[in-house]
Amino acid sequence: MNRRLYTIYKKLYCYFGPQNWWPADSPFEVMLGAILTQNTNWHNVERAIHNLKKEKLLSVSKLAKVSQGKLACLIKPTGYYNIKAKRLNSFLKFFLKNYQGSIKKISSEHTPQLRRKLLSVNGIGQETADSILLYALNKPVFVIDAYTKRIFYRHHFIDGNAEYENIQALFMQHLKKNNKLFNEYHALLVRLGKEFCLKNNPRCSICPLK
DNA sequence: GACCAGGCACATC
DNA sequence: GATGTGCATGGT
Repeated sequence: MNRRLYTIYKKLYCYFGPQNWWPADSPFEVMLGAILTQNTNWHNVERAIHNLKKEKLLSVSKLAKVSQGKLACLIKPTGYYNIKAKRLNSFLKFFLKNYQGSIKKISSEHTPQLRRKLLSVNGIGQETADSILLYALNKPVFVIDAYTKRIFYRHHFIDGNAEYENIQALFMQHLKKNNKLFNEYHALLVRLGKEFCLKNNPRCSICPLK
C-alpha cells in the first residue's frame, strides 16, 4: 500500500502538474474559504471572497464586527448563506477568544489538540478542520473529501461505507508525514475528481490512473 | 428543469 | 450508529 499510494501521487503529479493550493492571499483567507466552500462550487466562493475584499473586511477584527445579516448578504453566492454566516461568526469568536485572532498563536498549538478544538466549533466538521490545519497552518494532516472517497472507492481501495478517520489513516500511515505532499496530493485528487470522476458522468475509462 | 458542487448539524429511529 | 433532511446559489 505504501508504494501504491505514492505511485498514484506521482502519476497524478506527472499528468496534472502542481495545483498551487490553496488559492488565497493569506492563511486567514484560507480559513474563511474552508467554511465557505462547504458543499459548494469553488467559483462561487471566489465571488464571496471578492465581496469581502471589496468591503475591506478580510481581517479577523473587522469581520467580527460585521452583523450576521450583512455577512450573509456578502457571502450569498456560496449558497447556504445564513448558515455559513453563522458558522463564520462561530469560528471568528473562537479564533479571537482563544488565539486573539493570531495565526502565529493558533499555529503554535499542538495539532491533535487544535484539531479537537476546531471540531468543537459549530460548523466545523472533519474536512473543514483538516483543510484549515493543512492549507492555512501547514500542518501535515491529510484532507478527505467527497472526491477522495469516490475515487478510492471506484479504484477499490476502500469500501462504500468507509469512514473519514479510516480513509485519512490510510494516507497518513502509508505516506511520509509531509505537509507539502499532503497539500499537493489532495489538490490533485480534487482535480482528478472534477475531470474524471464525476458523480453521474464517470469518465473512468480514460482516467489517468488506469 | 434536473443534477451537481472542495459539508455540517440536527432529528429520529 | 445509521439514516434522512434542511440549508441555497450558480454552472452545465
